Amino acid sequence: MSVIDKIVLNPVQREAVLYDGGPQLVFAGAGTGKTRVLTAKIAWLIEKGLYPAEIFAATFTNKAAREMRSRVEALTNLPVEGMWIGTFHSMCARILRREGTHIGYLPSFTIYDTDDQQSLMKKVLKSLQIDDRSMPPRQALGKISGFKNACTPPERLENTVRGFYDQELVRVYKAYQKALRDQQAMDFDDLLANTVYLFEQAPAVLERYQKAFRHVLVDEYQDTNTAQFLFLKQLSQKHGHVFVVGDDDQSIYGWRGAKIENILSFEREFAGTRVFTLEQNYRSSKVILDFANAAITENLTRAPKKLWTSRDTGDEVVVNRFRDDRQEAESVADRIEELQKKGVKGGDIAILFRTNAQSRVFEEILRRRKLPYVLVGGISFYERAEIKDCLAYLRLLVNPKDNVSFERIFNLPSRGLGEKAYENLAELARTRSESLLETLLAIDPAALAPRYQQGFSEVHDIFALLVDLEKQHEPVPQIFNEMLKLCGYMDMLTDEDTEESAGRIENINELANALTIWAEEHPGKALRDFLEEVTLATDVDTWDQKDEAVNMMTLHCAKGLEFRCVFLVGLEDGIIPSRQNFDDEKKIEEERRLLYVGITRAMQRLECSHVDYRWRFGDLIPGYPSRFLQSIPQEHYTFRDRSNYFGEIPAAAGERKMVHSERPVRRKAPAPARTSVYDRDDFSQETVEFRMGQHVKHKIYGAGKIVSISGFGEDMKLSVLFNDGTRKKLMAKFANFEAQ
DNA sequence: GGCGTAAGACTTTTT
DNA sequence: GTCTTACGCC
Repeated sequence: MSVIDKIVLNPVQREAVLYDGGPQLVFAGAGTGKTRVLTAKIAWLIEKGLYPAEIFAATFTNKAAREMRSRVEALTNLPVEGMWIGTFHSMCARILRREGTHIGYLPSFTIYDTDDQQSLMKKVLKSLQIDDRSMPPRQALGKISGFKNACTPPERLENTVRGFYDQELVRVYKAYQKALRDQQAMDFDDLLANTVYLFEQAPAVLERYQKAFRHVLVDEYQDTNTAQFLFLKQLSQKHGHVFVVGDDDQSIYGWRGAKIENILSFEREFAGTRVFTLEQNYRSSKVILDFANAAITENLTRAPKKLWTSRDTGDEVVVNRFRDDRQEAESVADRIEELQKKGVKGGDIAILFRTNAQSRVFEEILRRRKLPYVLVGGISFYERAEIKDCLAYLRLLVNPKDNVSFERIFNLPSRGLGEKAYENLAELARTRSESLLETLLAIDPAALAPRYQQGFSEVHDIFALLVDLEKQHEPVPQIFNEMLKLCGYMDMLTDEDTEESAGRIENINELANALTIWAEEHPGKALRDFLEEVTLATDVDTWDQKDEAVNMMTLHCAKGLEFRCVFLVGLEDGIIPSRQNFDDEKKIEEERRLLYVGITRAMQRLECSHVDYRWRFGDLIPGYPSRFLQSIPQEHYTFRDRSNYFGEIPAAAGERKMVHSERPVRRKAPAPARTSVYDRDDFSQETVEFRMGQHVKHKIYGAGKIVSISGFGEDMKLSVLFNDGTRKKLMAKFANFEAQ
């Protein structure tokens, strides 16, 4: 039985899978079975005799890659480990580890995340004696990222750029790239750009990969940048077997260099392209689809198309108006409870918002109502300071040239070394043209100033020992445990003896576990691979999807996902579209697509909301409905004014129909809907339940009150303001408050 | 050099 | 409201 018979495909999908005449562009609107087509295509190619290793397929998340790999395996009944499927970033990293020597990189290079980039940029600016205020590191990095995404090296800018600031910027760009090279590090953008440069500079290498990958496939093509486009051109220019799937209406990463033009001009760039358009939507109810179509038609830059469905009309789309974001969250929680009574699982529900900051209120309220949730994205486990510290030790072991990691940990735990000590070592390193760690491992300690010798010799001994263990091919988890023991990081935390440090110890133990499990699951892989996996993981990759837990994430994060019930919250002007994009029609269009992405995540039920007032930086800021909502004809949804849901409000804001065209009445900030809800559940010792403002008594710090709560369940953290004025962050599970 | 407090920035989205 | 940085004191 052919794979084509094992998977249900409509005529257009089937045609797209079976076509093999050259470049293919599949316009796949939201929910039109894009993943299905891509999977079937790959399985079909393999069935026709292609080796899995001859396939290069780029997906948007590693999770999607894993799922697709196993589906292809199930369809073909063949092992497909050899297939190259993953994110552009991870596959480029793989190529660069193998071939980087052609452009001056060792296979052990380190990948810098945003944090590391920032540290390095600060150093670079300092060395060029450029004031942070005249060129903020973040800004410089943003512009440089733009250059890299377009594959424009600093050398090409040098003679064209005019004006003092831009010339300085090019100088910074050049120095930053040199610094990266010197310490054998690449940032995220380098992974893409350097692969393109590598292929340009080493045609023989390119040719090998052109021959190796006989078919190149790309998912979410609308979100590729120029570097990715050039890379594709390079790989496919010999055989022209390029298959891309995407939806221009879902292009939402323009701000990080993605070019919607890539998909709109694909036909022009790849001669002989055949275009397929998938318009039948299998995901959403008719009502939701009509609402989505109405939202997106306002955009001018788009390929003409209209999604349709043969599904039922479905439940009405609701747009709620609430008084403030607290009430919005309370009401969403009410609705979730109702839905769950009707048998909807938490995992089928998603709360989607534009900015990460909006998650706070929802977290607080869901937690208090004991509604389990998972927050996708935000600060991930691997971005926590204690985890990054531990990883810095490991990274140094893999790449001793990594000065950014060295600087992070050379005095952590404290060894009496500071800026002066750093300068002392750095000076020696400069004269030797080596990195800090290399220098430290090579020199006679007597070469250092006497007062730093003790501290540095500790660092020296730690790494000398660890390097030894590595040479003896000690298993990675053992090396990690040895490192923990040697460097004294754990002792430092144990000595601190606060609930916060207990939490950190917990996290580090968790890291040790993760490393052990990883080592078991990936025999033969090196520490370097673990570190890479960890830095290149997307937010969705670390998503711990649960049956009962309500999902919360940003609209960007939700791309490619679907949920039975979706709550689209905070639909106010200034939030979506973001105030910062008001001035640019192209950016406004991208914001509209972002809303479109949100709407089209919903299968059965969609509830939107906007609020009159929103807490921001501790102030209550007025807001009014998003211009996008106002442009959607009212026949597509039911409007409910719930802004008087709690307590008394001015009569002026009562029953009104055409509320979308009005701004909220300016009035004194209403008291947040606290009292009625907060008094609902009592603190009891058995359930260990906490609430904001609750008075507690700690055995060491004495009496105080809870001023903020974050995390959930095991991870719950409490910020407590004690009566002596000190504020402490405590892990809820360790807090052990005394009975009042 | 380390620690504590105070002022300031910050929130658009992420590999 | 939270996090980072700067500065002053020990």
